[in-house]
Amino acid sequence: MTQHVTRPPGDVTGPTGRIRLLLADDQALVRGALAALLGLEPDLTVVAEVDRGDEVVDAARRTRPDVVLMDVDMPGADGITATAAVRATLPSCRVLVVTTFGRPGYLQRAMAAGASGFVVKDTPARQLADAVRRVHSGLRVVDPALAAESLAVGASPLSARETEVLTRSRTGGTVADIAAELHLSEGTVRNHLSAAIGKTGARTRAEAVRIADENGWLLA
Amino acid sequence: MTQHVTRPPGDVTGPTGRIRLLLADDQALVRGALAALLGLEPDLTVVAEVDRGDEVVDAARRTRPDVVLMDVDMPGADGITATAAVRATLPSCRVLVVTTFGRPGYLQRAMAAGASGFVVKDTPARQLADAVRRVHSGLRVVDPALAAESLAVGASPLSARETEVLTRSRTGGTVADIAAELHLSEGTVRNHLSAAIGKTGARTRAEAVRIADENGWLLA
DNA sequence: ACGTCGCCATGACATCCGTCATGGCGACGT
DNA sequence: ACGTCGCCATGACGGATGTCATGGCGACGT
Repeated sequence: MTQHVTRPPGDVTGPTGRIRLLLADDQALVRGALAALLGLEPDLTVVAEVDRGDEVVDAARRTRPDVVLMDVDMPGADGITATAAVRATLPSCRVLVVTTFGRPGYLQRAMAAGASGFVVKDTPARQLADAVRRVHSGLRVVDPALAAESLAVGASPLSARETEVLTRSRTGGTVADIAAELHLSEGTVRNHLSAAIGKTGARTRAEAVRIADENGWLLA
Repeated sequence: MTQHVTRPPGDVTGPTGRIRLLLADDQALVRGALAALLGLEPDLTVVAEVDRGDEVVDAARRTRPDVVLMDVDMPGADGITATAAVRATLPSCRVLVVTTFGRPGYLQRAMAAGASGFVVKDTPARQLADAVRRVHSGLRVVDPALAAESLAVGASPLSARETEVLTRSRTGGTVADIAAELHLSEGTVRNHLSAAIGKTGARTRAEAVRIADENGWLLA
């Protein structure tokens, strides 16, 4: 009896009016849980799920979703590049990035890649469906606090080489290791590291790595 | 049967037969999503949710759950210590740890703290309800692959001081910083770090931090 | 054409770091 | 009582690291 949900008029049988969703997240449990959560909404329907970044475009081409819920940390390809790929091949498909870490650099790069929204997994569950609806209707959805922090931090001050060198040093390798990987002189590597340390305001290489990582300035 | 549960065999109305759940996870979105997922099961009911480790015991004392779904990474207190606290105050309450990272040390410490199960968020969503039921019935639920890796890696070879020093160096501070924080001599800190580097098989301090972190040997 | 900037490189210097030997202290198990 | 082990400390040594000055190269905008 109560199953008769009040739905926009004109839609009696088919899923015509439903917003079609694609979930991209590498953790099967949260993916399934999000599907269950969003499946409770009468105007939403999950049409596909993937666990790798490089499978998003294929799945989207097959199932034609209206909105993609995109995680950032995924194998195959990170959510930022996957977002760019989706926007390039399916311009009518919106992307809502849902990520664990509210790194300012993630937000900046996601919006630059064409995402329509950016929410962190700290947000209340009931707001997610509304965020999906707003994104689908053409609006942009951005966490206000994160947007402010993103503006305050600004873009990455690191050059391409500096970020690359700093990213490699994340695994704990020595200068000689990095120089060998990048086919550079050891002195050059030390110079780039010194510049990165100065720009980040750090006093150690490890500290520079941490700061850059927290700001989302490092690559995958 | 050893179970002295005095429950009416054919109850149809009240929630008497339902397994009462408490969700502990700092990410509101996945918490709500898990609640939606588990709420679909007719024999499960979520009676409380918390987002901090130091609120689990209070909530459990009020709502008397049968099973606690416990995340590891939480503010206030990590899931391991929260598990120990729950087991100490409410022995009849089982704990199922649900974590993002399948670190061997996490599994070992969780089981030592009295957890009845340990699953990673990579597992399929449909298996979660079964895991809850098994834990509730007194069985242990452990990811087989993770259990094997945990046995292969073994316990942490680091002493208490070594793990403490290594944990502090995670933020990228210098030897002088760590020595000041711990009221130690710089030489002593270097000795502990050297020992930690040797035991982990690393060749750098940063590498030792990474290895120990991946194995779950570091503190919160 | 010129200045600016990023990138690569070299060399030198002060400092920090990792290693080792050595010794003292207390806790623990046999 | 003795040996073992963890913990703290000191001192010394070689190597790694961070900083700086200097220079050359190509791309870019004015």
